Amino acid sequence: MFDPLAGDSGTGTLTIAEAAAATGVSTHTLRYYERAGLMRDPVARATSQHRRYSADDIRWVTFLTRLRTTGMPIREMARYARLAGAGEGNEAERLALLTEHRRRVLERLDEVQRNLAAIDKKIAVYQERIDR
Amino acid sequence: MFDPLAGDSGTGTLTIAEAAAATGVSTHTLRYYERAGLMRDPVARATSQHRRYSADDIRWVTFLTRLRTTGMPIREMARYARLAGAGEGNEAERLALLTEHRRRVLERLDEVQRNLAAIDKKIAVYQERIDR
DNA sequence: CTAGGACCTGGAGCGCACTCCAAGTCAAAA
DNA sequence: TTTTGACTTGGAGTGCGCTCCAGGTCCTAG
Repeated sequence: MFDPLAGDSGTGTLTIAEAAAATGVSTHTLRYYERAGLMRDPVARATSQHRRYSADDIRWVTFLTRLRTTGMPIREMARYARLAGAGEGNEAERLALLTEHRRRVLERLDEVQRNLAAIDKKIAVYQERIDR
Repeated sequence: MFDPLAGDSGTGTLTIAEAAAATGVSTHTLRYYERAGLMRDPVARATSQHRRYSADDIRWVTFLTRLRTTGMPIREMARYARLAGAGEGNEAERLALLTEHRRRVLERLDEVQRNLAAIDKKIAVYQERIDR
């Protein structure tokens, strides 16, 4: 049976399946992200060697998904994770990374919007052709 | 040497290299798109068997790039190309395809914008932490 | 006549981000 | 004690969209 506290001794952590449910990424992907160096530090383990995700881990993964959804490559996320995992002192570098990402996202958004506008025109043409 | 009219007899068509320059996609990709069934009809050939792109082909490829840039998968572009290549009578279906694409693009734009807003907050936090 | 360069083809290779597999471990229920 | 099922691992496989390769043809310039 499913036991949310299995091996957890009531410390409020989540199993990988629960973390997957909480973040919306698959368990496969959670392991993949860890292997790819996206977790700052390796996820904690129960005595059974099973992963135990803290609330902080969940928040981190959630932020990772925001970076992914906006198109940041895994390599760059790994770089950001390395910086974040190194502790204080590199905030400027982290800021630069995020700011540059933001710039690219806005650029891309603009490109998509411009292309969508052209598609909209085509749609209007079909619409009119059909209405007649 | 480069000769824009090579084998062209002045019919105003473009070689694959020129078509690539005109549309911004590589010659590799132009051939790939044709193989993938994205060209409605096979591109015309000179007697040398070299491709000759018409102004209409160029416009079509340009539109294809708009679909691609906005995230339409090649499979769906192929479906659209099949409809467009079949001549008149399926305008409603083409319209539905484009309209559905448009809906998904807007959905995706919204998702990206929401996630970018969350990243912006993080940027603001770093900005403030550094300003102090 | 030869060399160069743009083009042709089928098919292989690549980078990315997962996604899955096989064989094994572990804890708890039956 | 056996079974169940969630988990573990390293590594293989997948789908996508190109991108490139090898070997060949054709046309033009020298």
